[in-house]
Amino acid sequence: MKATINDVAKHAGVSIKTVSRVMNNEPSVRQATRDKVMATVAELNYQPNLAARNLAGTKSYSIAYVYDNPNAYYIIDMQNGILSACRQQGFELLIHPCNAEADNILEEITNMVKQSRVAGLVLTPPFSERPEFVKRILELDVKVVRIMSGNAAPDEITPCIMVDDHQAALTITQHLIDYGHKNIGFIAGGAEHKSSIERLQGYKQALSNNGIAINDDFIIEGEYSFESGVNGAKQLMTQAEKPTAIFSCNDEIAAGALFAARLMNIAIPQQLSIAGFENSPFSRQTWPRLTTADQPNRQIASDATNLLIAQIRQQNTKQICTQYTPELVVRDSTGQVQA
Amino acid sequence: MKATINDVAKHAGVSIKTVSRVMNNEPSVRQATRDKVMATVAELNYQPNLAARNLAGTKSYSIAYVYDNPNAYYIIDMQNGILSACRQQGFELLIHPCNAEADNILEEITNMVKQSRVAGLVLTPPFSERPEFVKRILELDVKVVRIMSGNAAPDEITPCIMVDDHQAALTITQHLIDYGHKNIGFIAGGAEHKSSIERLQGYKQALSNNGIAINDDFIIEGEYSFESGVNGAKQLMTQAEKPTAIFSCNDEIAAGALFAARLMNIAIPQQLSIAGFENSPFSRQTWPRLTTADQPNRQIASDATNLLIAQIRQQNTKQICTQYTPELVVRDSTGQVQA
DNA sequence: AATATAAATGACAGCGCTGTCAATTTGTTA
DNA sequence: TAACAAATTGACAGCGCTGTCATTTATATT
Repeated sequence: MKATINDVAKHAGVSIKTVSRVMNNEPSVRQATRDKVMATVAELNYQPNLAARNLAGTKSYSIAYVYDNPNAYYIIDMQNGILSACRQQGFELLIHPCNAEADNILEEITNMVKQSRVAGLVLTPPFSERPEFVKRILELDVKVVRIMSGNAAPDEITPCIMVDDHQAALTITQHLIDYGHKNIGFIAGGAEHKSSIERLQGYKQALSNNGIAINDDFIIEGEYSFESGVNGAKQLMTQAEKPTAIFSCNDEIAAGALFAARLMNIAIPQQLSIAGFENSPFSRQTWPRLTTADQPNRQIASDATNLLIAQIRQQNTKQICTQYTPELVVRDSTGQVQA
Repeated sequence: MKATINDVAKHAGVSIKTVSRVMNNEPSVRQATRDKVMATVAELNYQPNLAARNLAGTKSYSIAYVYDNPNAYYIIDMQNGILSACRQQGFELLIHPCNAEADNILEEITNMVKQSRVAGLVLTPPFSERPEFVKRILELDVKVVRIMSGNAAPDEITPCIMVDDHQAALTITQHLIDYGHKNIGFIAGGAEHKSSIERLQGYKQALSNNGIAINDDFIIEGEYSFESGVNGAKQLMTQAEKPTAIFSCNDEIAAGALFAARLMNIAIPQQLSIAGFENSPFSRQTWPRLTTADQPNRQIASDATNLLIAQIRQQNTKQICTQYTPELVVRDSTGQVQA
């Protein structure tokens, strides 16, 4: 019923091996032969059996997406981006959610890699930001691509997609400053996340660019969660000196800050401006709609995947490092400071 | 480096085939032998090679999750539920997002099934609600489990997990009625979704149970989106006769309704009660927090997957049909009707 | 035209496992 | 205890493909 390589070989009048060569884009096949085989492949609607490929070959045609992240929108975007690249390239995707804090996490991933024979891994934070961990993974003889926060290649270990959170945060903060804000609060996403650290740096940079002193009371240690936004905003707005704007480290925190503002009867943006980061779908659905920075996750993910697959195919030996800078999206949660 | 079945066989002093038997839980292996093999398996940290299994056996150890749904929370919950069952049972999961409206969708899925040799499919709406489509899929000799809306086995084609949207909607509506509401609006999720139809039925049933006449002006044809909630609520609240409560077909619509209420300066729940459906994470993050119905998607998904795998293993021939009824979660967006 | 060289193709083993069927061991009964 | 059935185990082929290496064919060189 389902055509095998054998069927194709017979129909085309060539050996199995030649069909294999054509299917793998190997050189040393005459164009005429290649065409003949391709025609037969099309005619029989032949598709190579992945299991057999994986078993027989030293190469593998599957990659895995390893993540530990509770953000559904982020995951879905990443996943879709990875998947679209995989489909284009004839790769299979395994998804592997796991707990980054588990102490046998390396072993777990090792087992997964060995059992599934994946050729590569797409790593997002926090995994991508642990060089030692990544090095251990590389010992397993899998390729890795990392998506992480920063504005320069962190090392030469793997290709990376860098997200310039620093620059984007600077832009958001500048936007607030341009609206006349000087007392700007910051609710962080947790020191274990490089993105949060980078965003904080960008925030500080913007202040200092404009000659505004950094007030430590305005910087709240939080985490990437709604609750953290609620608590952070409460804390900021019950201090003696209150900010007139809050830069939340992501949209979820911003949504929490919005919630807290409602609770405290603070009008947004009249009495307080709030900005988020990520441009997740619900940033358009809060009241008021959130000013934020758009992070093109889907694009980043498919880019990363293409980089990974190129590496697997050994089409390039260099460790490429691409950069994305999230762009400011101004909506209704930020406004001119009131006199 | 990575242990194979051969290594285990040698270490344990049995044949490869016996190890295979143990790994597959086949009968006709003496307990002593089984223990010995299991011990060796543990010692060598042996894990069967999926590719080899898939290639050699007639059985397959992978299933696919086929979906077309823009709701990130839903997808993630489903995916996690499916994945946890897969891990427990040693199955591999392929995810296959696709466009249900594409006219070659059957062909697309056929190719995926053939190429990946999946043994089963987890189908959610809209796929699960197309009997003819499902029948065609079954011809491919894959097992299928369906998750769908309803309160009775729709047919005997496949095992199903039914979600009793009718009952849950009735409960929500009753909750509104108990708060004294008689003029209750309904924003539907689209006639192409069985869940929306069922929820509408439940809403009507509740009204009729309480002797309240059904007012067609209160029933808005919408779709499962935020915008639809915004528009639906606007329409309802600009009519001559306005409802005092709105039952939105899902949380996203409810969030839209909330947004519209803000726009129109309508106080929630004092002037208008709004209820959602799904209990998605953001229903806890709106202002006010949404009253909704909790749909245990993760649980439903792992249940469904277990049913599918049992079917694949032919442990049962009967077409089991399980039922879930989402439970009312009362939060702050609904309240006593004001005089 | 004969030879050397490179390009193209094919034969064959084997990846790690399962299915089939035959061989062996164990338990049961007269 | 012999004879037989049932339970247990193993030998072997082969799933569909790729890697290796040998063979054939085309091209260049003298």
